[in-house]
Amino acid sequence: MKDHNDMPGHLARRFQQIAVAVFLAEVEDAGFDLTPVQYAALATIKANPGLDQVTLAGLIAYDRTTITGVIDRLVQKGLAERRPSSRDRRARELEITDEGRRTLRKITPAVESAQRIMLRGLSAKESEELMRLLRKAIAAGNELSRAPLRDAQV
Amino acid sequence: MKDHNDMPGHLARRFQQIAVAVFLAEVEDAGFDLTPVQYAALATIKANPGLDQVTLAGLIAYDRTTITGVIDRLVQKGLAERRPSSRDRRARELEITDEGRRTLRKITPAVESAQRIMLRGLSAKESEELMRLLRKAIAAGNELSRAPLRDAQV
DNA sequence: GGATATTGATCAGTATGCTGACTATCAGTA
DNA sequence: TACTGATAGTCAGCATACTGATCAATATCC
Repeated sequence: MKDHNDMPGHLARRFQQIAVAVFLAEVEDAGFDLTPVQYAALATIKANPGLDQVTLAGLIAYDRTTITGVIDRLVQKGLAERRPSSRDRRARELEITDEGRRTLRKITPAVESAQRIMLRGLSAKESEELMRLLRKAIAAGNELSRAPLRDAQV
Repeated sequence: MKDHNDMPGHLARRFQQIAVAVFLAEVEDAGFDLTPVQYAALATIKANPGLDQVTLAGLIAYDRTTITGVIDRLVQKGLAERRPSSRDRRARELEITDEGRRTLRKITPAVESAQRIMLRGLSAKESEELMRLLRKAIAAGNELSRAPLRDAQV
């Protein structure tokens, strides 16, 4: 391991750093103020209306303690709602608001543009291969983080 | 872009999340308390004795405002020293301590083991390919983050 | 030489992400 | 039913990361 360029951990950090910067820049250019994490949460709430926070966390592999703050900010921005569940008084049901739906719709081009930009050094084939390898490595390491990906239990 | 598994940004976050978790677990198992960022900083200080904080930041692509805290903690743990530069009174020269050198030496197996574990789902060839693609994507996006990688200017 | 611009370091503020602890609630069982 | 264990959510505390600002010192240009 001569230098950090041979270390997958360093490369992971670096790629993520660039991915976040590109995402924020594209989204801001489009006139919005939403972080990658907030975007993923909002999109997942929209796709799974009424889900609780733990389920949301599992679907996008966040730690449950991180989710609290993320949702606080989505609620504060008027993009999502958090209300007590009727079935389980411990849980909160999450819903997207009309404003959240509007934001998601308008922000999508910027998000997709960001995904292209962060791969701009790679050909289409290389991009596919990178994503395939990342998915494979992630699948094998899923249980190694405190916040593994979980299927929605229906 | 059907779901987040098609988004390189999401995969980047996920892979990094696992990489950090694996690193911390391996290092803790070895009896040490050092984060990936602290390790990279310490190794780079050792390889470039007397460098200043901005140069260090450039070599490992950290934001300069992040470096301050990282070094605070390395100094507090007795692994590095920060002293005023004689050539430039704005700058601080960084040195590794004997304790830091000892720690680096003893921690290396855990760090290398972590790099293997985070790639355990991939063959050797796939691992090489993943790193190649990450390096390529990173090189093309280097200037897109606030903390690009910089060569040491000698 | 002196005004100007740049640079090294830090700071306040904000947002992830984690550990570990805690409360309230629920589920299963003796 | 009472006890036990698990679960949903939150909180305090800590460590990255970033934005934007400030201060001191150095470089540059006229």
